[in-house]
Amino acid sequence: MNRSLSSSKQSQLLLLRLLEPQTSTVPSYSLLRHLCTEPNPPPPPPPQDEDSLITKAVQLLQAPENENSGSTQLRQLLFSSSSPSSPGLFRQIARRLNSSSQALKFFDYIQSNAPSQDLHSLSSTFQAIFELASREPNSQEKLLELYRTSKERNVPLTINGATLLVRCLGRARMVDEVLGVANELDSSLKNTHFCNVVIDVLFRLGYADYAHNVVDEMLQPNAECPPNDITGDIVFAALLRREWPRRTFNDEEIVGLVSKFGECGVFLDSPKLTQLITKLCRNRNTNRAWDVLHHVMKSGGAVETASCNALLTGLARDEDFERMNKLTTEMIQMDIQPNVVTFGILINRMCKSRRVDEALEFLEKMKGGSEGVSVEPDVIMYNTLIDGLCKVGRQEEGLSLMDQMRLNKCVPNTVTYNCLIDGFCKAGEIERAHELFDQMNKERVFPNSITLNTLVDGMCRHGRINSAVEFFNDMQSNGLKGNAVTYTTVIKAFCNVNNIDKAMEFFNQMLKVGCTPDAIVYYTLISGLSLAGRMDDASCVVSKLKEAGFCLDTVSYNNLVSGFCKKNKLDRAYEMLKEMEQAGVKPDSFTYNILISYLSKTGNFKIAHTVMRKMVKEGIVPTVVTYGALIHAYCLNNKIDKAMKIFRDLSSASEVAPNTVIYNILIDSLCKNNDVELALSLMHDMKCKGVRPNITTYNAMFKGLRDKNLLEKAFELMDRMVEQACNPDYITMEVLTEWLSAVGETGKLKNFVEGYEVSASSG
DNA sequence: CTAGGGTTAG
Repeated sequence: MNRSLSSSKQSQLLLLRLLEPQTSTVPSYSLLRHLCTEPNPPPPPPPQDEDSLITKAVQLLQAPENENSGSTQLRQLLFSSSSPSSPGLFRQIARRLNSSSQALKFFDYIQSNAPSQDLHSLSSTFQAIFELASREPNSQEKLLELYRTSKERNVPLTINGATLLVRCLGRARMVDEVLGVANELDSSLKNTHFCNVVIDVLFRLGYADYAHNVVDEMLQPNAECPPNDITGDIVFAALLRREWPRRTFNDEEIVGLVSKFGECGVFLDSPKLTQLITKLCRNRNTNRAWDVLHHVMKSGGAVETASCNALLTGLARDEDFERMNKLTTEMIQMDIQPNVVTFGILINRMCKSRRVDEALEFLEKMKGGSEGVSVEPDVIMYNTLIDGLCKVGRQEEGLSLMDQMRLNKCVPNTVTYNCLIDGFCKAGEIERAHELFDQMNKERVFPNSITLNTLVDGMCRHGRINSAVEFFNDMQSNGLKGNAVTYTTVIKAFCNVNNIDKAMEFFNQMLKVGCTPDAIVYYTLISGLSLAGRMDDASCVVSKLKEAGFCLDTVSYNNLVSGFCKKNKLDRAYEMLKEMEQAGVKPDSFTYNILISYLSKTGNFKIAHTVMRKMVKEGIVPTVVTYGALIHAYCLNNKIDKAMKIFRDLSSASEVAPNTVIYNILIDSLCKNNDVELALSLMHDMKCKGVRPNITTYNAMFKGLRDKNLLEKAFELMDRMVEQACNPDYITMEVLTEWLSAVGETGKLKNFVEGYEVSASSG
């Protein structure tokens, strides 16, 4: 008997512990574990004689027919003056009852029978009812119902009851009720734990503003519920979440909160600090990131390497070498060990700034431990350096570095090969690139789409479109699929050689194999088709682009406007302009220059000038290209005086300086109109103004001089060409060969050509 | 750490 009693008592105690609301974990609220670290204080254990009273009362209440025989006993037990009474007595009885409904009956019994209506006692009894209900099936509905009941009966909530309700209401997504509980709860009862739960629930429901209000209150000086570490955890975890359904927090708000929390002695933990710095740097707020990190450093918060690395990444992107150095020095001073990532960031920055030799030196120092810490370079670091070497045309050294990395037990991976393949492709050494490709396959380092695109692009850029296509097909049958970039590269290459049919064929192929085109694929085709004058096809692609849900951008509209102009379809061009306006795509200087060029070339100088005024009104300043278009058009329309007037006006005004193209237009035009003298004076003008002639300038001059047979002047220019290392093209050679042979000056021609051979071998 | 693609005008 004794034994069974004590064992039942043990199990009761165990049960009671399990039933404590703070220890019941709810799986959907992972933070609860955190929240439980500071629960509301548990009630003190009841005195021994009270315990038996509670047991007795529970027995009476649970007896099946207690109504008549038990009620007298019960009344005596609970309300006689000889009974011990403690404020938690009724709650403890209620807690041990079988169900919330039974407990509610008990509550009613007390409310109608107790001689004195002690509100606090009633509240705490109702808390027990909430606790029971929270562990029963359909707890949400029951709790909501009980909450309403408590309001009807004017029973104030206890702090634990309110906490329980807020969680439950949160799970039921009932924001108004959550706020109701928070407002209703007596403010003297509120504590930090309760506020944390409210904030957590509000954030989870997406009501960041409401949560923010609660946080603000907590951050007031002398607040009743000052924030603790858990508050910080909840708030910053929520603020740093990637996307917000209702609103996003801007960096300033977050940084403001960080410093306010800091004043209360609450700091972000290390991962969150790193996350915040990364976010700030990504938003180009490196200054603020710098301040945040240094603020934490100064206030004695913990700063780990990862946070410094995050800031270094931002500084590296800004090319802020000064602060990069400062930060690394600080790290060493503060005993924050740089790691392989830290050095990787530094080396990457040096390589990107084409300071590869410094980066290589740094690698050696790093290995030797003279940078404060000895760190073994990893594959990423070697790849960074190999890429750096390749990007400055030192791919052979990149290759040697790959050998060296092998010696250091670092295995090259796909990225290593991709960097080298790109290096050799850019250098035009396509064969070597292919060899590397074969080598990687042999080593079972598998190529990826970057490898494919690099090689395809390399071949296309070096005029080997057919090989590129063949390679692409081979890869596809080997299971390496092309992506939108691969197709863009090939389509572009075919457009460049004016093979529009092939370009379209690849576009159709990509649709067929299920590779979804992105906007750039469409833009590429529109550009290619417009340039080729295939405006019907271009319009067809535009429709497809729109069907796919993309929009045209300014560049594409410009291509189309230009295409329609070239086909003399001014109405279609204007249609495009109208569409641009409707779509809110702003015309830029290209748009206006295209129009001005077309209008003036077709003799519509008046309208061209109207467009130019509109351009200025829209805040786009006419450039040298705009004036070039007008000058060109006046020349084409045999109004060289007008063209020369614009040129002189330009020369006297300082904003727009004539460039080589302007001079070329005029020189070409003057030569063709038998005014070689004026053309020559323009050549002289160029020399004075420091505008370099190019092969087009010389070709125009040679033709003009040939027509007037001005040999001496031609020889002068030939010498200047050699001097300036301006290479002749086939036009130059054709004109000079014909002319100089006819006048018996082949020797001069020979010297001219040899001049280049000499300067080529010596340079 | 690697490619990334369409840039239109005289």
